Amino acid sequence: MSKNDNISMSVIRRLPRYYRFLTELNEQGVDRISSNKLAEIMNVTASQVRQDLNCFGGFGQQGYGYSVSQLKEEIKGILGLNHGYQAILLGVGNFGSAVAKHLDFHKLGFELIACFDNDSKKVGLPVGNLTISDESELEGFCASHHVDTAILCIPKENVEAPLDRLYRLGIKSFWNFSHYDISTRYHDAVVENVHLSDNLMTLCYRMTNL
Amino acid sequence: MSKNDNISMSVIRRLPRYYRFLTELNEQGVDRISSNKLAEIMNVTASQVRQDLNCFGGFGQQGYGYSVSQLKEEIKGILGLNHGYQAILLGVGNFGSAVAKHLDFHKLGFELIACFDNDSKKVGLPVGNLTISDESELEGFCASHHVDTAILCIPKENVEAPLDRLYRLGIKSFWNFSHYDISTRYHDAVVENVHLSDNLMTLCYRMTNL
DNA sequence: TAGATTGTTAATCGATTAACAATC
DNA sequence: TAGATTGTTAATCGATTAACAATC
Repeated sequence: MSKNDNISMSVIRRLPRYYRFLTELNEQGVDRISSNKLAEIMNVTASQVRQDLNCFGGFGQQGYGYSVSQLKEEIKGILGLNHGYQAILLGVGNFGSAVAKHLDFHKLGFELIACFDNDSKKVGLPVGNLTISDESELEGFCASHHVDTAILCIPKENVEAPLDRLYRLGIKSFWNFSHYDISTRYHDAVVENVHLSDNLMTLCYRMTNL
Repeated sequence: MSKNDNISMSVIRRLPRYYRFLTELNEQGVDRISSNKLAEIMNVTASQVRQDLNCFGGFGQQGYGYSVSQLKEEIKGILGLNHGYQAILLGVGNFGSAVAKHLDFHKLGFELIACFDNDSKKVGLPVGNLTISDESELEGFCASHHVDTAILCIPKENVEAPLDRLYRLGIKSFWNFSHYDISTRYHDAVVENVHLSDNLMTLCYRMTNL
């Protein structure tokens, strides 16, 4: 991670895609690839591939191209996927439980270590191989466990109170499925938002204005 | 929708957010707002607000600002949220069922009219107020129902076959939760991708490279 | 009318693409 | 060495911001 200062978000958001394609090529047994060929597969320009990769270092070799497995590992390191950041999830509704059960956190740089809900009927029930805890136990849990990230799967209206508690507990990294605007409240928080309904409205726009 | 030719995707992807904020302001009983105030609330520049809105028409009034309710309705129309596009969902796993149950399709311009799965153990079970159909009934269903959009909640490996069938049935609009690259296969398809794992990896990057 | 605020043009900034010299 | 392909600089393109004249 030599020269990774002020990399633009445009580049950062492309990294996971590079990682996916390289992982696949690697599994297919491809061991070298040129920026041209990779660009073709990914439907982008070769220029962009080379520019993007060069933000992080000279991983290629002139006249040869890039080693697939090496490049894949480099990007894995750049993304920080071996960190195993400790995550907790709040709000075990439809989406919360789908996120908890479906995603392979380990491959994505995280470990899901607890799920919380404020509905006493849900407390004690299983989600995947975890058991739902009561939201009131948040402080106790964080006293005995290191928590890096909170995944918020609760509706906008109910976010503020638990968010404030999480922030006070020192948690400043959020994967946010709600429409609550975390960054506006806490400027130093790292937030990735998943706005499914915005995405679906965009599809609606594009269908309507073809 | 007067001058909506080649609006950039940057602008389009901001529309749902304007719509959300305006809906909220409207519910709060605010009836007029200036680009300055709206920009402040939304944490963007007033210039951007005015530029964005003016892609679609002059909705404001000099010296006064914008009528909240009118602007909200304009954007609703621009997004096409009253169309009620007929959607079907394929793959009723963790995510598929969360999407089917959790989202308020009606408010987002769609109606979810059927869910399909290829797992015979799931066929016949309820999801929300629908019943899971067998994927083999796709053609029959589409013969008797108009379908605008398919929501794909199936893993990458299993997408291609049903995608080809859907395309042959005339469906060219997709909300894609898989990593399968639909646009590369069908250039005329309208596709919105939800790549949760890419999003989580981006969070990982940002935590790692603070 | 005077004040406010838009609509729109012009200036800036950033991101993408093209080109090519460096080099394996 | 000759051919290929990178790393990197320069050119282009697009998006954002600033400025201000138009106008309610």
